[in-house]
Amino acid sequence: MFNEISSKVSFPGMEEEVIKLWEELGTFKKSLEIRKNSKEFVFYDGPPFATGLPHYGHLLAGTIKDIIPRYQAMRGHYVSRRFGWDCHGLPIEALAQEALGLAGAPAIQEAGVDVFNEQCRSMVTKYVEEWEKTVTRMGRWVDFENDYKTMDTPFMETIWWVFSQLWKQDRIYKAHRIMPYSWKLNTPLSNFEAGRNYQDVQDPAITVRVKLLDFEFENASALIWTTTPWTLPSNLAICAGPDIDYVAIKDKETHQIFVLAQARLSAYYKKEEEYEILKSYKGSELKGLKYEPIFDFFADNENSFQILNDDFVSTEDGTGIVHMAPAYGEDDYRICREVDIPLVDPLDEDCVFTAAVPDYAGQFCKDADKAIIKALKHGGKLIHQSTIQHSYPFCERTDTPLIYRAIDAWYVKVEDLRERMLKNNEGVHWTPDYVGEKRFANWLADAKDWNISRNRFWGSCIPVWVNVDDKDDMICIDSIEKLEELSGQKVEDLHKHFVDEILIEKDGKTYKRTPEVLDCWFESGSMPYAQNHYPFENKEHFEANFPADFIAEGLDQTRGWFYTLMVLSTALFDKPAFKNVVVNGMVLAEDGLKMSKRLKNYPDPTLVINKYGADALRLYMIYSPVVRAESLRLSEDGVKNSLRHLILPWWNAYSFFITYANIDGWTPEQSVPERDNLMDRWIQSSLARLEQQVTDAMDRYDLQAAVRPFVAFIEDLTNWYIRRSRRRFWKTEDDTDKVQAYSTLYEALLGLTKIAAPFTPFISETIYQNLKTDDMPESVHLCDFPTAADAKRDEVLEGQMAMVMSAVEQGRTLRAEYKLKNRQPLAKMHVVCDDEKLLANIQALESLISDELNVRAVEFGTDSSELATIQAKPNFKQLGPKLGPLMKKAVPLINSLTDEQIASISAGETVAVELEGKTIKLTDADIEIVRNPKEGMAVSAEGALVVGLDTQLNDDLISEGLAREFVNKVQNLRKEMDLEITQRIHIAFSSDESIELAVASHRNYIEGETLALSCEKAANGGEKITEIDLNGHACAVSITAAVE
RNA sequence: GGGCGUGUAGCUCAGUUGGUUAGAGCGCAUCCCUGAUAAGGAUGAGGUCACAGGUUCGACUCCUGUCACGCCCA
Repeated sequence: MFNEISSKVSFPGMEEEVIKLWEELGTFKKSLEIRKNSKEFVFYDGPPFATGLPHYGHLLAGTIKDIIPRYQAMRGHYVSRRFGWDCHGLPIEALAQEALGLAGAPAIQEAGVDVFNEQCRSMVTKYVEEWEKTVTRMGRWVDFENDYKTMDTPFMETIWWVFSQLWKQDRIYKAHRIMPYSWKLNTPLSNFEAGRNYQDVQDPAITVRVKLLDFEFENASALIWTTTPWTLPSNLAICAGPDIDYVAIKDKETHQIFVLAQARLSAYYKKEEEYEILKSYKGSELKGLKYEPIFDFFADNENSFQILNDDFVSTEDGTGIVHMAPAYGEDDYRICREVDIPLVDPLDEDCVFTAAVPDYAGQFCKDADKAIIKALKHGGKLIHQSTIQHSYPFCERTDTPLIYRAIDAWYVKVEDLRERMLKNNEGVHWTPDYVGEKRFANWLADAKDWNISRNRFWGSCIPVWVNVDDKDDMICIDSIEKLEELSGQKVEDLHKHFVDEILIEKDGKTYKRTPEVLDCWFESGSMPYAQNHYPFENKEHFEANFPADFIAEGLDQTRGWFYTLMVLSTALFDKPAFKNVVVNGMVLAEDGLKMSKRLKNYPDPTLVINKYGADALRLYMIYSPVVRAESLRLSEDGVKNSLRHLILPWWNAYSFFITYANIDGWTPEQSVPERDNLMDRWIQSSLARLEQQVTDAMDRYDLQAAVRPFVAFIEDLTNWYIRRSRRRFWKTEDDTDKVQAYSTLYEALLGLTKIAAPFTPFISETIYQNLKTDDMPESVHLCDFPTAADAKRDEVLEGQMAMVMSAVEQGRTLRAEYKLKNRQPLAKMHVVCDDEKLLANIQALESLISDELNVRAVEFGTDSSELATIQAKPNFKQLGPKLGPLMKKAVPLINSLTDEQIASISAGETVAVELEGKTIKLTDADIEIVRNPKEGMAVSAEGALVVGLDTQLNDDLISEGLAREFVNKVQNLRKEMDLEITQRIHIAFSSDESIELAVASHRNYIEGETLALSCEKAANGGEKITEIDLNGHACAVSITAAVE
C-alpha cells in the first residue's frame, strides 16, 4: 500500500516536511559520501556580503547554484559545495560605524582601529542565521558548517601568499589615486563618504592666458578657465578636445591673439565685431603645441607644458581648454600619466604650500587663491575674473571643503596580462555565450591596472613593511611564519589593529607596515586558493581540482568577481579559474523598475515561498530568460502559474495513481516488464525523450531549455496518457492489461521524480518517498540521473501518436463548430489520408479516436476527394533559389494547377508550365498540397489528414446521449454527497417517457458507470430528490448509499 | 559619451541555416468535458514582429541608422 494522499495538499507545508526529512536522514551529507570516490565536479561559490537579508537576486543565483550541482551529483560526481561569506569592506564598516556612532574615517581613528574592527567582526554574523534559513528553505543544499569566511586567519594568510606571488612577478607597484582628502583631519575619505555632505559655495572662476610657443601667430595665447586658482602653480599641461572646433581670434580692442573653443566665443564677447577670426582648428591639430609655464616653479618638469587631447573636455563652460594639475584632478592625473608627465604636489599633509612653491609657502592652498590671482593680474595673464556658485563636497566631521588630491595607492599591473587573459577566456564556456565572447572579452581587452589598496580599516592588510627612513626599501611578507621570523613575535590575527603594531627590525633598519588594506575584490578573486588555505594546506587536492567546473553569478559581476578571478588565476597559474559559468540577469519588480523597499513594488520572498512553495518559485525563475542574463520582471502571478501549470497537474497524476493503486492493492512488486499497449510504449518513449532533452540542455548549462520539455511531458502524461487510459485502471478484473498500465504509470512517475529532482527537489522527494521500494536509495537525491533513454525511445510511435492527436483535435473542433457536445454519441467519422502507411498507423489506434470523440465507428480511407478539394501551393524554399526573380509570377500559376496536374505530380511525374517564355518543370518537391474542406460538410483538414464527422442523429444515438447525460448528473451528485469512490449506490428517478426508455435500454451501462446496484423508476423518487435537466427533459433523481 | 544586451498579442515569453497563415501560456469572451478536481479541453477576439532605410525573388530573421529600456564602464 502507498500512503494515502490528502485531498488538501499544501505544497509549502509539504516542503517543510521534506526539509525535516533531509535533516533527519542527513541526506545532503550522504549525497556527498556516496560519491566520495567519484570524479569531482568542482563548484566555487561567490561570497555574498551578509549585511542584509537575501533578496530575489540571491535566491535566483542560489537556485542555479543548486540545480547544476544536484544534477552533476546525480550524474555520478562528487560535488562539494562550500558556502562563502564576504566579511570585509565598506558595507560592514558602514554598519559598524552606525552602531558606534562614528561619522567617518577620522572618527574611527580617534575611537581606535581596534575598537572599530572588533565591532565589525562582531557584526559580520548578524544576518548569517537569516541567510541560512532562507537558503535552506529554498531547497538549496550547501555546506554551511564547512563555510569559508574572508576574515578567517587561514584565508587571510593565503591572501598574503597571493599578493606575494604578484610581488615576485614585479606586478605590484605604487602610484597615486585622486581621492577626496580632509585637510583638517589629514586623511583621505572614500568617494562614498565624500558624497554625503555637499554644500553650495562660491569660488573664484578665472580665465587665464598661456603663451603659445612656436605657434603660427606670434604672441598668441590659449585661454584656460579654472575655479581652483591654487592649482595653477602646479599646472603641467593644458588639454583640448580632439573633435572640438577651436579658433584663433584677434581681440580688436587689445590686439591680442587668443585660442579658444568656437562654441565659447559668445561667453567672452558680446558682439562679433569685437574680434576677428584668424583661423579655425580641430583640437587634434593643436595637440603637441608648447606653451610657456604660467609659473616657473616646475619649469623643468619632464614632458610638461604642452597641449594634450582628451574626449572628456566639454564646451559647457570655460574656454574649451582645460588646465591640468595632475595631483589634483582625476582626469588630469589620468591624461598626464598617459604621456608620462610626473606629478608635482607642493602641498603638505595640512594642504599648506611647501617650499617647493616659495611665493606661497606656508599658506593654506585655498587661502592662496587671492595672492595667485593678484600675481596673474600683475603678469598680464588674467583675462577675466568672476565668481561661481556650485555644489561642493565637504568633510562630514569638520565641515571643511574637501580637497581632491593624489594619494599613495597600490596597483596590480594588469595591462600586460590582457592577451593571456583573453586566451584563457577562450577556454571558458559562457551561458549565454555573448557575455563571454563580447562583453567580458571586450572588458579584458581594455583591462586597466587594478587599484587594490583602500585607506580603510576592516580588511586584509597589504603585507608590505616599509623602511621608515627609505620608502623605497620594502619587505613583502608571504606567510605568518615569515612575519614571526622577521619580527620575533607570535602572530595570530592578521587584521590591521594587530599587524600594524608589529615592527620588523632588520640589519639595523626599522620597517613599519604600509597602512592600507586590500580591496575586498582581491579577496573574492583569491577565493579558489584562500578557501583551501593553499599552498599551506591541501596543495595536491587543490592542484588536481583547479580550475572549477562551474560558477554562477549575476551579470553585474562581469567587472566584479568574474574579472578578479580571471586576473589572479592568469597571473598565478596562467589558467582561467572556471570552465563553465552561468550568468543570470537582474531581477526587477513587476513594474519593470528596480525592486525598492521604499516603493514596496515587490512581494516579500518569504511570503511568496510560504504561499506557493519554493519549488514553484524555483521553476518560475529558471523557466525564464533570466538564466540567460536577461532581466526578469518578477510577478507573483508568474509563480502561481508555474504551480498551476506544472506542479499541480503532476501532483494530480500522482494522486490518481495512488488512489487507484491502493483500491486495487497494486504494489511495485507486481510490476511486469511487458508492454502490449501502444499507449504504454508511447508514454515510455515520451519519458525517454524528456530524459534526452533535459540531459542535452543541462550539459550545455541551458537551464531554461532544460525546463521547457517538462511542460510537454506533463501535458502528454496528464492530458493524453492518463486521460485516455483511465478505464484501464477502473476495470474490475485484475488482468494483464491493468497490471501493465499500473507498471507503466508507476515507472513514468518514478522516472519523472528523478529527472525533476534537481529542479523541484521538494515535490520530487515527496512523491519519490511514497513510490520507492525498500531496495531503492532512501532519497531521490541519492539516485542516479536516468540516462539510458535511447533504448525506450520510439520516434515512429511518437509520430503516429501525433497524427492521432491531430485527428482527435480536428474532431473536437468540428464538434464545437456544429454544437455537438461530446456526451452525444455520433454514428461515425471519416479519417482520410492518402499515404497508406500513415493511415495504417493511425488505424492501429482507432479505439483512442472513437473513444475520445464518442463516435461508434471510424471509417478510414485514402481518397479525400469526397470531403475536400486539393490545391497546390508553391514550396518557396525549394523553388525560390531555382526561379529567382520569376518566383513571384510563378505563384498564381502553381496555385491554379488542376487536380489532374497535382495528381500526376504527386504520383512522381513532372509537369511543365510556361512562364514568360520559359518552361518550368515542376516535381513533387516543388509543391505542397493543401486540402480545403468542402463547403456544407463537417470536415476539417490539417496537413495530410482530412477528418469528417457524420452529424446525423437518430433515436438510438439520442437515447444513448440521454443515458450518458444521466450518468454525468449522477456522478456529480455522488461527488456533492462526498461519497467514497468505491461506494455502491441505489438510484431512484422519475421523468418522462424518453428518459425512461433511455435508462431502460442502457441500464447496464448506467449501473456500471455509477456503481449503482439498482436504477429504478420511483413514483415520487426517494429521499433528497434533486431536479436535473437532461438535454431539455426534466428529471427528479435521488441516490442513496447502499448498505454493504 | 563607450561596450554589451533587450524591444514580437493587454501581460510573460517561444520563433531553428531568410521561405509567404508569426506561435504558446496567462487574462478576456463563448462553449465543452469531468470521480485526477487549488482541475482540464476547444474556439474566438487581440500583432504595421520598436521605427526608418538597405540587401534579396522573398526579411521577425541579414546589414546600416534612429528611438526606448537594462547592465557595466567613463
